[in-house]
Amino acid sequence: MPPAAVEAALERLGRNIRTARLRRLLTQAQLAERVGVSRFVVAGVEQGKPSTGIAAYVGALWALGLLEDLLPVADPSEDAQGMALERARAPKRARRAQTLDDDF
Amino acid sequence: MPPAAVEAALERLGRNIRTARLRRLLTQAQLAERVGVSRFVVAGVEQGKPSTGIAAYVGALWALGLLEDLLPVADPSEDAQGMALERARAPKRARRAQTLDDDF
DNA sequence: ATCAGATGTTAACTTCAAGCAACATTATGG
DNA sequence: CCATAATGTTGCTTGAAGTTAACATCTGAT
Repeated sequence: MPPAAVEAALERLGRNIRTARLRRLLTQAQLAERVGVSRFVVAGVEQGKPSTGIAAYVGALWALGLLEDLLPVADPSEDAQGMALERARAPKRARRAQTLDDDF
Repeated sequence: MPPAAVEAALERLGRNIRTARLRRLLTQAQLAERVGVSRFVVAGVEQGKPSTGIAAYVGALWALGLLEDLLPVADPSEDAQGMALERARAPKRARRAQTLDDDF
């Protein structure tokens, strides 16, 4: 079940953006103008609509002065799980040994 | 210039996701299957394509076990700038006093 | 209570992203 | 070095997102 957790995360993000907008005393239309989209897109963002382009979300964060919050997301230097696997190898293309079986 | 900083943030996010995928020894196609999209969408995510739906990005984070990185983004309790403005008021709809002038 | 403004809703139209397929390119492993 | 798998690229088709406009609803200031 992928979409459940993803949906929840998106709804949370949308609520957070809405809270930040209201604190800054901006209307959806005003925020939309700064982002360069229609007010309906901003409404979608605040509802956590999954199909809305990420540029609308990140644009909203930018317009609210919250863009730096995005920097730590999937940051390689913070990815403990990934660093552990890193020890094995760090290829530019994913590939695993294919023939692990012995001779016939 | 809104899109410059936004573009840069998206490219960075895409690179981070790619790094996390390679560390986990997954191909774009494998990650795409977990997310439920085609491999082209994953490629777009790793390039930071702005028009790609946010569900693809968040889905990728989810499939990589990095969804929790999204929780602090625009978190109201971390929004110092917003908390400062909060002191004024916290309405459910944005609106400012319109007639601030005195009598005629 | 009243009125103005913000937000939600719907519908029609346009535009572009996603899916798919075939091929080119690059890189990893043997 | 060679073969194979992964990734990049292109063109086409289709479905959905975004825009716009008009209207409904709700909120909050006066």
